[in-house]
Amino acid sequence: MTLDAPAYRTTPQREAILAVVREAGDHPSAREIYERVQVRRPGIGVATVYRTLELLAAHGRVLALQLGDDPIARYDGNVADHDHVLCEGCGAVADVAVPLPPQVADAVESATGFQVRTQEVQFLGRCPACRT
Amino acid sequence: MTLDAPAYRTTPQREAILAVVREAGDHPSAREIYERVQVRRPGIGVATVYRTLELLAAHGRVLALQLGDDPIARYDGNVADHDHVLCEGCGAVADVAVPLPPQVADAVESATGFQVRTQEVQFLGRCPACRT
DNA sequence: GTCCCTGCAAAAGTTTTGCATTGCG
DNA sequence: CGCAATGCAAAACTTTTGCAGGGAC
Repeated sequence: MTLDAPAYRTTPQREAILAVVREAGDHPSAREIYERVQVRRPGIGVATVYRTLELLAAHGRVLALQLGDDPIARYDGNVADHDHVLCEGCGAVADVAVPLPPQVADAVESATGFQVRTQEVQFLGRCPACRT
Repeated sequence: MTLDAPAYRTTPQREAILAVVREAGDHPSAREIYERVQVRRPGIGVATVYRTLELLAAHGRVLALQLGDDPIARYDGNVADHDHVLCEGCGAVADVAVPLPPQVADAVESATGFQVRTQEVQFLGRCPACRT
């Protein structure tokens, strides 16, 4: 049993969408992904993009994110464990790895009774260009 | 000069909305706040609720939150510095304080060049009732 | 009287859903 | 061939905006 075999049907649309997310340097929204994928496969529908992103996220091929106060979902092709830094000036987003010590999750568990599976940190500040 | 004087006009609608958010034990959405505030002040409009929540959040009277993958904004009357634990089973949310050591922000700054102003941690797991 | 606030309604934007057709496996 | 996936369009929601009326100061 291979670990990386997709448990879903592979189609040209899905491959194109996954490629777009993986090649994106920023953290594109569904609409941005929809627009970019038109270059590869003109005619692809918005619904397909949304359904595929949900599928890929459920299978851990991409990360679905809500960044800051922005209500729009964003997607990240980097599925390694990492966190995000947001610029309050221009909206830029950078990936950053912040390995919290396991004691932090332990403290949360004993304080709340929740069993913690994972965590994500979001930092808010100003990017180099916006520090004036 | 008092520090806690509101820099905006106090109206019955705004007082009612702030009271609803403060008394809420959960983390209600704008629609839920709209529904709950009808009990106090029937006839209040949705737009007023949205505008007031934005105002209160801008003045630090309430916290605006995006929790997990949920695109809907939620509001928290607890404005003390704290984080959140989300139940992946039932959607329950609990407040929890996780004071990260300042070295963490320093590490992010040197890794990304961003100047970090604040941060929020979200933990994902299962609440006591959903641990089966 | 002036200006801000409110409520209503419409608009804007994101995401979901229904359905006939297509095409992967 | 069977059935899941697609594309289109409409629907469902959340949130924002325009505007006339009303109230606070």
